[in-house]
Amino acid sequence: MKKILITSALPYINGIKHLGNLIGSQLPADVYARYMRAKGNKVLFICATDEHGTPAELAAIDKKETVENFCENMWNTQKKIADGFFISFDYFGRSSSKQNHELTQHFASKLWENGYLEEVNEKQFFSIEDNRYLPDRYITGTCPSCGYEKARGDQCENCTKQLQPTDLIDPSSTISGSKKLEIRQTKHLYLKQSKLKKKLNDWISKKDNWPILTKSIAKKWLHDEEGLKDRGITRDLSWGVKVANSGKPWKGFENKVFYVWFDAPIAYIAATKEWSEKNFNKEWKNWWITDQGADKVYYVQFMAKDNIPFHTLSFPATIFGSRENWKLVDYIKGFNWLLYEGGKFSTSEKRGIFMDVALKIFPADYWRWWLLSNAPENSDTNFTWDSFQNTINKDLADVLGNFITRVTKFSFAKFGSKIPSNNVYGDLETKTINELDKLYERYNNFLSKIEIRKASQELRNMWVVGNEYLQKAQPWSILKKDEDKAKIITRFSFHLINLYSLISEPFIPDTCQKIRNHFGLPKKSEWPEGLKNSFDNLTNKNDISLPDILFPKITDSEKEIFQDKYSGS
RNA sequence: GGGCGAGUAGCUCAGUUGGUUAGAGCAGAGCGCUCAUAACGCUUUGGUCGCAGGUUCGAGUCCUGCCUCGCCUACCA
Repeated sequence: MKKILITSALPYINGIKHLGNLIGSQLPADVYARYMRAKGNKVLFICATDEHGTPAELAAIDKKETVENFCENMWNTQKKIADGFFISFDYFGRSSSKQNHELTQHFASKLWENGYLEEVNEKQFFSIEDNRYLPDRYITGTCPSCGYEKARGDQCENCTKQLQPTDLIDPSSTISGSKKLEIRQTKHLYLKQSKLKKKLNDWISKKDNWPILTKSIAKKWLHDEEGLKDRGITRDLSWGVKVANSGKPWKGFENKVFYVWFDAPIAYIAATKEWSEKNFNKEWKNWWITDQGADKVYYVQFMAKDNIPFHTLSFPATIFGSRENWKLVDYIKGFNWLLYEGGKFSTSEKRGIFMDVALKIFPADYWRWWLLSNAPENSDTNFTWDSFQNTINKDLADVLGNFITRVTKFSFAKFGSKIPSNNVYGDLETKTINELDKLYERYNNFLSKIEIRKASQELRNMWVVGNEYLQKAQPWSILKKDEDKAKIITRFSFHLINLYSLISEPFIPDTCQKIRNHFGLPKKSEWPEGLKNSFDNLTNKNDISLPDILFPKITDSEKEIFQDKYSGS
């Protein structure tokens, strides 16, 4: 038994996330967590909302709520939606928790003590009408390079040129449109990542097995141009973790908070602490402090590619700089983007499928299956309604669902509501198990390496074996001359269904549970150690009820309606 | 501009350290079955492996150049 710590990137609080966010971290993390748990490992799966920063404040203003209330409500919403997708978090915390405030301040104090922070004076735009400092991207103006009138302060979207906000001609606040902007002098704390460059490089260089995507992004940032840059970790905002040193306000930083990117990763630790305190245990240290047991923990992070620099560099720099025994990540699984019908998901243009809508129109397992079997592991992946309809109807409805229906209806009609007890299996059953065992080994191998797409293919191949078996065994014609043999075939088919309901659980947990309920199978699911010895683990008491169709097909007209409805404004 | 990745069947992709006739799923065609959500099974048609050179007994795989596409480039999280 191993101890496995799993975190999925913190979803930002400013709204409901879309399918791309889901497949970029929470969903694959959930597959891994479920698999590792089923294998008998001790798993701790942690996530939290990322609540600080300008977008959160603006979203609250937009909803005419206080930012505290807004975050509270949105945390509830996001939690509920994650539950709706059967994401099996052990704890879903908040980056605004008391624990995170304390830990963030703790880390900052240590970094200061060890000389990894410095105070830097800089100039920043302040909007008088908005009464706030504006991040670069919240300033709009004319691009000095191409003349595009809606260039942002960080970059011109039209000509892709990198900009400073002061480069813009006729700048205005993106928030209010106000042109009453002034440049003010302000002071910020910088994390001196550059001093830790060698340490980070040595650490990353040893991670031979990390995905190319993860390593190449980290290396790029380390070695690009002048190398790893220092990074401002405070902001002129009110909502966030107050800048403090050893519990006392930091002189000159009374009206500032830490930058979300500083406090968000620390929230992995803080959320574990929340979990610990809610459960009245002190276990969080066993997961996070290496000389208190965490050295035996295998820690895996899941995230989309935008998050990779912060998890490979900034957060490890924070940990290294603290000179304390915090657990570092062992493996980072990064994902590319999910596209929607060839373009980007867009919150503002209402383009694409958002998690709440998704749950309203199709069951969670439909989405889980499509997203996981098409996970953007090697490149950006395109969601299309055609593909979704085709994949669900074929894989879930035809291959798996229909297999279950044909076995169940046959058995129910011929032998009543009990699974036949005859279990003297012959050559065909042996061959079938051997065939499945080969696929199963591959399946397990892919799951342990977190190769989600490939794992899903092997799982599907195992479903196909069920149909192949039935076709060869033909219980419907055997029944006419040898009822006993027909019962054996039927029982073996139920055995396969039982098997499927165990091993498919990481991908389609809801359906697996439904299957087990209908066929009187025990709730507790154990991951078979190999299939050759598990010919039959059904009891003679299994009472079946006829399930409704497990996977109703997606019709052409449904597809067309949704295609049209979510194509954007 | 720089960096990374990709280009393989109509579509989506797999191809381990270079090794016989390049694979899967979907889509197409034919046959079979009738338990089943007109579902399933079997067979089968599709490929100058982006282009041009090179190394090698042998290249989808290695090297060079080129073309096309995607992503990243630090204040969006």
